[in-house]
Amino acid sequence: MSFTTSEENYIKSIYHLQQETGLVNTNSLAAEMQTRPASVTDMLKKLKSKKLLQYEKYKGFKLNDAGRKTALDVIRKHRLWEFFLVEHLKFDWDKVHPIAEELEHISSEELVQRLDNFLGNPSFDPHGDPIPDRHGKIPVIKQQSISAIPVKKSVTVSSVSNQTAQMLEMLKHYKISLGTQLQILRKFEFDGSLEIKVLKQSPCIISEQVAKNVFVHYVQ
Amino acid sequence: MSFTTSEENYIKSIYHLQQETGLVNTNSLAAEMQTRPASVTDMLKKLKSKKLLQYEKYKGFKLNDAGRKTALDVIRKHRLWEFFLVEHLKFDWDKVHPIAEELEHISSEELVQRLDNFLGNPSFDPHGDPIPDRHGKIPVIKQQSISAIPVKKSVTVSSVSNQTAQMLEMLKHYKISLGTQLQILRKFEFDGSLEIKVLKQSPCIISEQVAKNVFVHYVQ
DNA sequence: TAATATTTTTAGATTTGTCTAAATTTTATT
DNA sequence: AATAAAATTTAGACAAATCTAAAAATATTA
Repeated sequence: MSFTTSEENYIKSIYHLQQETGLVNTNSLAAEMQTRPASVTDMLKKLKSKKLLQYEKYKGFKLNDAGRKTALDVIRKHRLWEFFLVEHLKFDWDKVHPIAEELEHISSEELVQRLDNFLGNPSFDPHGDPIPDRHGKIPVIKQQSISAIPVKKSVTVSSVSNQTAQMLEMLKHYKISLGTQLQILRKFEFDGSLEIKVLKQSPCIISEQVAKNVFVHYVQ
Repeated sequence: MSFTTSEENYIKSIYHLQQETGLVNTNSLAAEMQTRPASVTDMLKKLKSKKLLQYEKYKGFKLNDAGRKTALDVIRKHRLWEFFLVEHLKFDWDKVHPIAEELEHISSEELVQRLDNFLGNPSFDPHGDPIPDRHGKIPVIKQQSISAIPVKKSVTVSSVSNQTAQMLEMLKHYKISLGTQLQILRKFEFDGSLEIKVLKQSPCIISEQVAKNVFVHYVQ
Protein backbone atom coordinates (compact mmCIF):
# COMPACT_ATOMS: atom_id res chain seq x y z
CA MET A 1 0.00 0.00 0.00
CA SER A 2 1.40 3.39 -0.90
CA PHE A 3 0.22 6.85 0.00
CA THR A 4 0.23 10.35 -1.38
CA THR A 5 2.30 13.06 0.28
CA SER A 6 -0.90 14.64 1.50
CA GLU A 7 -2.18 11.41 3.04
CA GLU A 8 1.16 10.86 4.77
CA ASN A 9 1.10 14.36 6.20
CA TYR A 10 -2.37 13.87 7.61
CA ILE A 11 -1.43 10.51 9.09
CA LYS A 12 1.65 11.97 10.74
CA SER A 13 -0.30 14.87 12.24
CA ILE A 14 -3.01 12.58 13.54
CA TYR A 15 -0.32 10.42 15.11
CA HIS A 16 1.24 13.35 16.94
CA LEU A 17 -2.12 14.70 18.14
CA GLN A 18 -3.37 11.37 19.38
CA GLN A 19 -0.20 10.90 21.42
CA GLU A 20 -1.48 13.76 23.53
CA THR A 21 -5.24 13.43 23.45
CA GLY A 22 -6.12 9.86 22.54
CA LEU A 23 -9.03 10.76 20.29
CA VAL A 24 -8.44 13.56 17.80
CA ASN A 25 -11.07 16.03 16.60
CA THR A 26 -11.53 17.76 13.27
CA ASN A 27 -10.77 21.31 14.31
CA SER A 28 -7.50 20.54 16.06
CA LEU A 29 -6.27 18.57 13.07
CA ALA A 30 -7.29 21.42 10.78
CA ALA A 31 -5.30 23.83 12.98
CA GLU A 32 -2.26 21.51 13.01
CA MET A 33 -2.37 21.07 9.22
CA GLN A 34 -3.11 24.73 8.52
CA THR A 35 -6.16 23.83 6.51
CA ARG A 36 -9.96 23.99 6.79
CA PRO A 37 -12.13 21.60 8.80
CA ALA A 38 -14.03 20.71 5.62
CA SER A 39 -10.79 19.55 3.99
CA VAL A 40 -10.02 17.44 7.04
CA THR A 41 -13.40 15.74 6.81
CA ASP A 42 -12.74 14.91 3.17
CA MET A 43 -9.40 13.33 4.01
CA LEU A 44 -10.82 11.43 6.99
CA LYS A 45 -13.25 9.67 4.69
CA LYS A 46 -10.41 8.75 2.40
CA LEU A 47 -8.19 7.45 5.19
CA LYS A 48 -11.10 5.50 6.65
CA SER A 49 -11.81 3.90 3.29
CA LYS A 50 -8.13 2.92 3.13
CA LYS A 51 -8.54 1.30 6.56
CA LEU A 52 -6.00 3.42 8.38
CA LEU A 53 -8.42 5.16 10.71
CA GLN A 54 -11.09 4.49 13.29
CA TYR A 55 -13.60 7.20 12.51
CA GLU A 56 -17.28 7.80 13.26
CA LYS A 57 -18.91 10.94 11.98
CA TYR A 58 -19.00 13.64 14.68
CA LYS A 59 -17.27 11.31 17.17
CA GLY A 60 -13.57 11.99 16.65
CA PHE A 61 -10.98 9.61 15.24
CA LYS A 62 -7.66 7.86 15.76
CA LEU A 63 -5.27 5.70 13.77
CA ASN A 64 -5.62 1.94 13.85
CA ASP A 65 -2.60 -0.42 13.76
CA ALA A 66 -2.05 0.03 10.04
CA GLY A 67 -2.31 3.80 10.36
CA ARG A 68 0.11 3.88 13.28
CA LYS A 69 2.63 1.78 11.40
CA THR A 70 2.35 4.13 8.43
CA ALA A 71 2.88 7.15 10.69
CA LEU A 72 5.94 5.57 12.27
CA ASP A 73 7.40 4.82 8.83
CA VAL A 74 7.14 8.47 7.88
CA ILE A 75 8.48 9.66 11.24
CA ARG A 76 11.38 7.22 10.92
CA LYS A 77 12.28 8.64 7.53
CA HIS A 78 11.94 12.21 8.75
CA ARG A 79 14.27 11.67 11.68
CA LEU A 80 16.85 9.66 9.75
CA TRP A 81 17.07 12.45 7.16
CA GLU A 82 17.38 15.06 9.92
CA PHE A 83 20.24 13.07 11.34
CA PHE A 84 21.92 12.96 7.94
CA LEU A 85 21.44 16.67 7.36
CA VAL A 86 22.98 17.64 10.70
CA GLU A 87 25.71 15.01 11.05
CA HIS A 88 26.90 14.79 7.47
CA LEU A 89 25.81 17.95 5.68
CA LYS A 90 26.52 20.11 8.77
CA PHE A 91 23.21 21.91 8.84
CA ASP A 92 22.24 23.73 12.03
CA TRP A 93 19.77 21.53 13.89
CA ASP A 94 17.13 24.27 13.81
CA LYS A 95 17.19 24.47 9.99
CA VAL A 96 16.57 20.89 8.99
CA HIS A 97 12.88 20.41 9.71
CA PRO A 98 11.40 21.82 6.47
CA ILE A 99 13.87 19.89 4.32
CA ALA A 100 13.14 16.65 6.15
CA GLU A 101 9.43 17.34 5.58
CA GLU A 102 10.14 16.86 1.87
CA LEU A 103 12.62 14.01 2.14
CA GLU A 104 10.32 11.95 4.36
CA HIS A 105 8.04 11.30 1.39
CA ILE A 106 10.65 9.62 -0.80
CA SER A 107 9.28 6.14 -1.16
CA SER A 108 12.11 3.61 -1.58
CA GLU A 109 12.26 1.12 1.30
CA GLU A 110 15.76 0.14 0.33
CA LEU A 111 16.86 3.76 0.45
CA VAL A 112 15.67 4.11 4.04
CA GLN A 113 17.34 0.90 5.13
CA ARG A 114 20.62 1.83 3.49
CA LEU A 115 20.48 5.34 4.89
CA ASP A 116 19.86 3.91 8.37
CA ASN A 117 22.92 1.69 8.04
CA PHE A 118 25.04 4.45 6.57
CA LEU A 119 24.18 6.65 9.56
CA GLY A 120 25.07 3.87 11.99
CA ASN A 121 21.50 3.01 12.97
CA PRO A 122 21.03 6.01 15.23
CA SER A 123 18.40 5.84 18.00
CA PHE A 124 17.79 9.57 18.34
CA ASP A 125 17.62 12.44 15.88
CA PRO A 126 19.41 15.78 16.37
CA HIS A 127 16.45 17.12 18.35
CA GLY A 128 16.69 14.14 20.69
CA ASP A 129 13.55 12.53 19.34
CA PRO A 130 13.63 8.74 19.13
CA ILE A 131 13.94 7.17 15.66
CA PRO A 132 11.56 4.22 15.20
CA ASP A 133 13.23 1.11 13.78
CA ARG A 134 11.99 -0.57 10.61
CA HIS A 135 9.34 -2.44 12.57
CA GLY A 136 8.03 0.73 14.18
CA LYS A 137 9.68 0.09 17.53
CA ILE A 138 10.57 3.29 19.37
CA PRO A 139 13.63 3.43 21.65
CA VAL A 140 13.04 4.88 25.10
CA ILE A 141 15.34 6.83 27.36
CA LYS A 142 14.76 7.94 30.95
CA GLN A 143 14.43 11.67 30.68
CA GLN A 144 12.77 14.44 32.64
CA SER A 145 11.84 18.03 32.07
CA ILE A 146 14.58 20.33 33.29
CA SER A 147 12.05 21.89 35.68
CA ALA A 148 11.91 18.60 37.57
CA ILE A 149 15.68 18.44 38.13
CA PRO A 150 17.11 19.50 41.50
CA VAL A 151 19.63 22.32 41.85
CA LYS A 152 23.35 21.54 41.22
CA LYS A 153 22.89 18.20 39.41
CA SER A 154 24.67 18.00 36.06
CA VAL A 155 22.43 16.98 33.18
CA THR A 156 22.59 16.59 29.42
CA VAL A 157 19.90 17.94 27.11
CA SER A 158 18.25 15.01 25.36
CA SER A 159 15.16 16.43 23.70
CA VAL A 160 12.94 19.44 23.25
CA SER A 161 9.20 18.93 23.24
CA ASN A 162 8.22 22.24 21.66
CA GLN A 163 9.94 22.43 18.31
CA THR A 164 8.56 25.63 16.90
CA ALA A 165 11.01 27.86 15.05
CA GLN A 166 10.56 30.39 17.88
CA MET A 167 11.60 27.88 20.51
CA LEU A 168 14.55 26.59 18.53
CA GLU A 169 15.74 30.13 17.92
CA MET A 170 15.52 30.83 21.63
CA LEU A 171 17.55 27.75 22.51
CA LYS A 172 20.12 28.70 19.94
CA HIS A 173 20.44 32.07 21.65
CA TYR A 174 21.06 30.35 24.98
CA LYS A 175 23.55 28.05 23.21
CA ILE A 176 21.48 25.08 24.30
CA SER A 177 21.38 22.18 21.87
CA LEU A 178 21.17 18.42 21.95
CA GLY A 179 23.89 17.00 24.13
CA THR A 180 24.56 20.32 25.86
CA GLN A 181 25.57 19.89 29.49
CA LEU A 182 24.19 22.24 32.12
CA GLN A 183 23.20 22.53 35.74
CA ILE A 184 20.54 24.49 37.61
CA LEU A 185 22.01 27.13 39.93
CA ARG A 186 18.81 28.49 41.44
CA LYS A 187 15.05 28.28 41.16
CA PHE A 188 12.93 31.43 41.41
CA GLU A 189 9.61 30.69 43.06
CA PHE A 190 8.07 33.94 41.90
CA ASP A 191 7.59 32.94 38.24
CA GLY A 192 9.16 29.49 38.09
CA SER A 193 12.15 30.70 36.09
CA LEU A 194 15.52 29.02 36.52
CA GLU A 195 19.04 30.30 36.67
CA ILE A 196 21.17 27.80 34.82
CA LYS A 197 24.82 27.38 33.92
CA VAL A 198 25.44 26.01 30.47
CA LEU A 199 28.89 24.44 30.15
CA LYS A 200 31.41 27.06 28.96
CA GLN A 201 28.80 29.86 29.14
CA SER A 202 28.00 32.46 31.77
CA PRO A 203 24.93 31.77 33.92
CA CYS A 204 21.60 32.86 32.49
CA ILE A 205 17.92 32.75 33.32
CA ILE A 206 15.31 30.76 31.40
CA SER A 207 11.56 31.07 31.86
CA GLU A 208 9.43 28.28 33.28
CA GLN A 209 7.83 27.92 29.85
CA VAL A 210 11.18 27.20 28.23
CA ALA A 211 12.28 24.94 31.08
CA LYS A 212 9.18 22.77 30.80
CA ASN A 213 10.00 21.97 27.19
CA VAL A 214 13.64 21.08 27.62
CA PHE A 215 14.16 17.44 28.52
CA VAL A 216 17.38 16.10 30.02
CA HIS A 217 18.98 13.04 31.51
CA TYR A 218 21.65 12.79 34.19
CA VAL A 219 25.22 12.74 32.98
CA GLN A 220 26.45 9.14 32.87
CA MET B 1 10.35 30.93 -9.45
CA SER B 2 9.50 27.44 -8.31
CA PHE B 3 8.01 24.54 -10.23
CA THR B 4 5.85 21.52 -9.67
CA THR B 5 7.30 18.04 -9.99
CA SER B 6 5.35 17.60 -13.18
CA GLU B 7 6.65 20.82 -14.70
CA GLU B 8 10.21 19.87 -13.80
CA ASN B 9 9.82 16.46 -15.42
CA TYR B 10 8.55 18.00 -18.65
CA ILE B 11 11.36 20.55 -18.68
CA LYS B 12 13.96 17.84 -18.16
CA SER B 13 12.56 15.69 -20.95
CA ILE B 14 12.40 18.61 -23.35
CA TYR B 15 16.02 19.39 -22.51
CA HIS B 16 17.17 15.86 -23.31
CA LEU B 17 15.18 15.69 -26.54
CA GLN B 18 16.36 19.05 -27.83
CA GLN B 19 19.98 18.01 -27.24
CA GLU B 20 19.42 15.56 -30.09
CA THR B 21 16.97 17.24 -32.38
CA GLY B 22 17.08 20.99 -31.76
CA LEU B 23 13.37 21.55 -32.05
CA VAL B 24 11.12 19.12 -30.17
CA ASN B 25 7.69 17.95 -31.31
CA THR B 26 4.60 17.02 -29.35
CA ASN B 27 4.48 13.31 -30.15
CA SER B 28 8.08 12.59 -29.24
CA LEU B 29 7.72 14.37 -25.92
CA ALA B 30 4.51 12.43 -25.26
CA ALA B 31 6.38 9.18 -25.97
CA GLU B 32 9.30 10.19 -23.72
CA MET B 33 6.96 11.17 -20.87
CA GLN B 34 4.67 8.18 -21.34
CA THR B 35 1.64 10.38 -21.66
CA ARG B 36 -0.78 11.61 -24.34
CA PRO B 37 -0.08 14.32 -26.91
CA ALA B 38 -3.07 16.29 -25.60
CA SER B 39 -1.53 16.37 -22.13
CA VAL B 40 1.72 17.60 -23.62
CA THR B 41 -0.07 20.45 -25.38
CA ASP B 42 -1.67 21.47 -22.09
CA MET B 43 1.69 21.58 -20.36
CA LEU B 44 3.36 23.43 -23.24
CA LYS B 45 0.88 26.26 -22.81
CA LYS B 46 1.67 26.39 -19.15
CA LEU B 47 5.44 26.38 -19.65
CA LYS B 48 5.13 29.03 -22.32
CA SER B 49 3.07 31.25 -20.00
CA LYS B 50 5.81 30.80 -17.40
CA LYS B 51 8.32 31.99 -20.01
CA LEU B 52 10.44 28.84 -20.07
CA LEU B 53 9.67 27.82 -23.62
CA GLN B 54 9.77 29.04 -27.20
CA TYR B 55 6.59 27.59 -28.60
CA GLU B 56 4.36 28.31 -31.60
CA LYS B 57 1.28 26.20 -32.14
CA TYR B 58 1.96 23.36 -34.60
CA LYS B 59 5.58 24.53 -35.06
CA GLY B 60 7.49 22.60 -32.37
CA PHE B 61 9.21 24.03 -29.32
CA LYS B 62 12.42 24.34 -27.33
CA LEU B 63 13.55 25.73 -24.00
CA ASN B 64 14.75 29.32 -23.75
CA ASP B 65 17.58 30.38 -21.40
CA ALA B 66 15.40 30.27 -18.30
CA GLY B 67 14.06 26.85 -19.25
CA ARG B 68 17.53 25.49 -19.92
CA LYS B 69 18.78 26.75 -16.57
CA THR B 70 15.83 25.11 -14.86
CA ALA B 71 16.53 21.82 -16.65
CA LEU B 72 20.19 21.93 -15.66
CA ASP B 73 19.24 22.57 -12.02
CA VAL B 74 17.11 19.43 -11.99
CA ILE B 75 19.74 17.39 -13.84
CA ARG B 76 22.38 18.61 -11.40
CA LYS B 77 20.31 17.44 -8.45
CA HIS B 78 19.56 14.11 -10.11
CA ARG B 79 23.20 13.36 -10.75
CA LEU B 80 24.44 14.52 -7.36
CA TRP B 81 21.92 12.25 -5.66
CA GLU B 82 22.94 9.34 -7.90
CA PHE B 83 26.52 9.93 -6.87
CA PHE B 84 25.49 9.90 -3.22
CA LEU B 85 23.45 6.72 -3.60
CA VAL B 86 26.27 4.81 -5.27
CA GLU B 87 29.30 6.18 -3.44
CA HIS B 88 27.90 6.44 0.07
CA LEU B 89 24.85 4.18 0.28
CA LYS B 90 26.52 1.51 -1.90
CA PHE B 91 23.66 1.05 -4.31
CA ASP B 92 24.40 -0.70 -7.61
CA TRP B 93 24.71 1.96 -10.28
CA ASP B 94 21.87 0.43 -12.30
CA LYS B 95 19.41 0.75 -9.40
CA VAL B 96 19.66 4.42 -8.53
CA HIS B 97 17.80 6.10 -11.37
CA PRO B 98 14.21 5.80 -10.08
CA ILE B 99 15.20 6.97 -6.60
CA ALA B 100 17.08 9.96 -8.00
CA GLU B 101 13.94 10.75 -10.02
CA GLU B 102 12.23 11.45 -6.71
CA LEU B 103 15.12 13.13 -4.92
CA GLU B 104 15.75 15.57 -7.79
CA HIS B 105 12.54 17.42 -6.91
CA ILE B 106 13.52 18.31 -3.34
CA SER B 107 13.62 22.07 -3.46
CA SER B 108 16.20 23.42 -0.98
CA GLU B 109 19.05 25.24 -2.71
CA GLU B 110 21.16 24.99 0.40
CA LEU B 111 20.66 21.25 0.50
CA VAL B 112 22.02 20.86 -3.03
CA GLN B 113 25.02 23.04 -2.33
CA ARG B 114 25.86 21.22 0.89
CA LEU B 115 25.37 17.85 -0.77
CA ASP B 116 27.69 18.92 -3.58
CA ASN B 117 30.37 19.87 -1.06
CA PHE B 118 29.84 16.74 1.01
CA LEU B 119 30.37 14.63 -2.11
CA GLY B 120 33.56 16.53 -2.98
CA ASN B 121 32.08 18.50 -5.89
CA PRO B 122 32.13 15.59 -8.32
CA SER B 123 32.18 16.31 -12.07
CA PHE B 124 30.62 13.06 -13.24
CA ASP B 125 27.89 10.84 -11.89
CA PRO B 126 28.18 7.05 -11.57
CA HIS B 127 26.96 6.61 -15.17
CA GLY B 128 29.72 8.94 -16.35
CA ASP B 129 27.33 11.77 -17.13
CA PRO B 130 28.62 15.25 -16.38
CA ILE B 131 27.19 17.06 -13.34
CA PRO B 132 26.36 20.71 -14.09
CA ASP B 133 27.70 23.14 -11.50
CA ARG B 134 25.46 25.59 -9.67
CA HIS B 135 25.61 28.02 -12.59
CA GLY B 136 24.59 25.36 -15.08
CA LYS B 137 28.09 24.87 -16.46
CA ILE B 138 28.71 21.35 -17.75
CA PRO B 139 32.18 19.76 -17.55
CA VAL B 140 33.46 18.14 -20.73
CA ILE B 141 35.74 15.18 -21.24
CA LYS B 142 37.26 13.87 -24.49
CA GLN B 143 35.46 10.64 -25.06
CA GLN B 144 34.54 8.42 -28.00
CA SER B 145 32.19 5.59 -28.64
CA ILE B 146 33.95 2.27 -28.17
CA SER B 147 33.13 1.46 -31.82
CA ALA B 148 35.51 4.25 -32.89
CA ILE B 149 38.47 2.87 -30.91
CA PRO B 150 41.16 0.88 -32.72
CA VAL B 151 42.03 -2.71 -31.78
CA LYS B 152 44.42 -3.30 -28.84
CA LYS B 153 44.23 0.20 -27.29
CA SER B 154 43.37 0.18 -23.56
CA VAL B 155 40.45 2.38 -22.65
CA THR B 156 38.32 3.22 -19.63
CA VAL B 157 34.53 3.35 -19.77
CA SER B 158 33.42 6.90 -19.05
CA SER B 159 29.73 7.02 -19.94
CA VAL B 160 26.81 5.17 -21.41
CA SER B 161 24.46 7.03 -23.70
CA ASN B 162 21.54 4.61 -23.61
CA GLN B 163 20.50 4.27 -19.99
CA THR B 164 17.46 2.06 -20.23
CA ALA B 165 17.12 -0.63 -17.58
CA GLN B 166 17.63 -3.17 -20.39
CA MET B 167 20.97 -1.65 -21.38
CA LEU B 168 22.21 -1.29 -17.82
CA GLU B 169 21.29 -4.89 -17.09
CA MET B 170 23.20 -6.00 -20.16
CA LEU B 171 26.31 -4.07 -19.12
CA LYS B 172 26.06 -5.52 -15.66
CA HIS B 173 26.08 -8.98 -17.23
CA TYR B 174 29.26 -8.12 -19.15
CA LYS B 175 30.70 -6.69 -15.90
CA ILE B 176 31.12 -3.35 -17.60
CA SER B 177 30.62 -0.32 -15.40
CA LEU B 178 31.95 3.19 -15.10
CA GLY B 179 35.72 3.13 -14.83
CA THR B 180 35.99 -0.40 -16.20
CA GLN B 181 39.15 -0.93 -18.26
CA LEU B 182 38.96 -2.93 -21.47
CA GLN B 183 40.48 -3.37 -24.90
CA ILE B 184 39.14 -4.42 -28.29
CA LEU B 185 40.57 -7.72 -29.50
CA ARG B 186 38.84 -7.94 -32.86
CA LYS B 187 36.19 -6.30 -35.01
CA PHE B 188 33.72 -8.41 -36.97
CA GLU B 189 32.81 -6.71 -40.22
CA PHE B 190 29.80 -8.95 -40.77
CA ASP B 191 27.56 -7.32 -38.14
CA GLY B 192 29.83 -4.74 -36.54
CA SER B 193 30.11 -6.69 -33.30
CA LEU B 194 33.31 -6.49 -31.26
CA GLU B 195 35.29 -9.02 -29.32
CA ILE B 196 36.52 -7.26 -26.22
CA LYS B 197 38.57 -8.16 -23.17
CA VAL B 198 37.33 -6.62 -19.93
CA LEU B 199 40.05 -6.45 -17.29
CA LYS B 200 40.00 -9.61 -15.16
CA GLN B 201 37.28 -11.20 -17.34
CA SER B 202 37.42 -13.65 -20.22
CA PRO B 203 36.98 -12.19 -23.71
CA CYS B 204 33.40 -11.72 -24.89
CA ILE B 205 31.46 -10.34 -27.82
CA ILE B 206 29.25 -7.27 -27.74
CA SER B 207 26.89 -6.19 -30.50
CA GLU B 208 27.40 -3.03 -32.52
CA GLN B 209 24.30 -1.61 -30.89
CA VAL B 210 25.82 -1.98 -27.43
CA ALA B 211 29.22 -0.73 -28.61
CA LYS B 212 27.76 2.46 -30.02
CA ASN B 213 26.34 3.39 -26.66
CA VAL B 214 29.42 2.77 -24.55
CA PHE B 215 31.74 5.77 -24.40
CA VAL B 216 35.35 5.55 -23.31
CA HIS B 217 38.56 7.53 -23.02
CA TYR B 218 42.13 6.36 -23.34
CA VAL B 219 43.82 5.20 -20.15
CA GLN B 220 46.01 8.00 -18.80
C1' DT C 1 -34.78 22.03 28.80
C1' DA C 2 -34.84 25.43 25.40
C1' DA C 3 -31.93 28.61 23.16
C1' DT C 4 -27.46 29.56 21.67
C1' DA C 5 -22.85 28.57 20.34
C1' DT C 6 -19.56 25.48 18.57
C1' DT C 7 -18.12 21.74 15.86
C1' DT C 8 -18.52 18.98 12.03
C1' DT C 9 -20.25 17.61 7.72
C1' DT C 10 -22.30 18.30 3.13
C1' DA C 11 -22.88 20.53 -1.27
C1' DG C 12 -20.96 22.59 -4.79
C1' DA C 13 -16.96 25.14 -6.83
C1' DT C 14 -11.83 25.52 -8.12
C1' DT C 15 -7.09 24.13 -9.59
C1' DT C 16 -3.75 20.89 -11.47
C1' DG C 17 -2.73 17.39 -14.36
C1' DT C 18 -4.49 14.06 -16.79
C1' DC C 19 -7.66 11.68 -20.26
C1' DT C 20 -10.75 10.65 -24.79
C1' DA C 21 -12.82 12.03 -28.85
C1' DA C 22 -13.34 15.30 -32.26
C1' DA C 23 -11.66 19.15 -34.93
C1' DT C 24 -7.93 21.47 -37.07
C1' DT C 25 -3.50 22.07 -39.16
C1' DT C 26 0.44 20.35 -41.43
C1' DT C 27 2.79 16.94 -44.23
C1' DA C 28 3.01 13.35 -47.59
C1' DT C 29 1.26 11.02 -51.64
C1' DT C 30 -0.96 10.14 -55.62
C1' DA D 1 -3.27 20.42 -56.64
C1' DA D 2 -6.37 17.38 -54.45
C1' DT D 3 -6.61 13.89 -51.24
C1' DA D 4 -5.05 10.98 -47.65
C1' DA D 5 -2.35 10.49 -43.59
C1' DA D 6 -0.18 12.12 -39.62
C1' DA D 7 0.49 15.40 -36.06
C1' DT D 8 -1.40 18.68 -33.10
C1' DT D 9 -4.76 21.18 -30.71
C1' DT D 10 -9.35 21.98 -28.70
C1' DA D 11 -13.38 20.76 -26.07
C1' DG D 12 -15.12 18.65 -22.51
C1' DA D 13 -14.63 15.23 -18.70
C1' DC D 14 -12.45 13.27 -14.43
C1' DA D 15 -9.79 12.54 -9.96
C1' DA D 16 -7.29 14.58 -6.14
C1' DA D 17 -7.03 17.99 -2.89
C1' DT D 18 -8.47 22.01 -1.66
C1' DC D 19 -11.92 25.92 -0.70
C1' DT D 20 -16.51 28.64 0.84
C1' DA D 21 -21.04 28.74 2.40
C1' DA D 22 -24.76 26.44 4.27
C1' DA D 23 -26.81 22.65 6.80
C1' DA D 24 -26.73 19.35 10.46
C1' DA D 25 -25.19 17.51 14.76
C1' DT D 26 -23.35 18.16 19.23
C1' DA D 27 -22.17 20.85 23.30
C1' DT D 28 -22.90 24.74 26.36
C1' DT D 29 -25.46 27.78 29.10
C1' DA D 30 -29.06 30.55 30.69
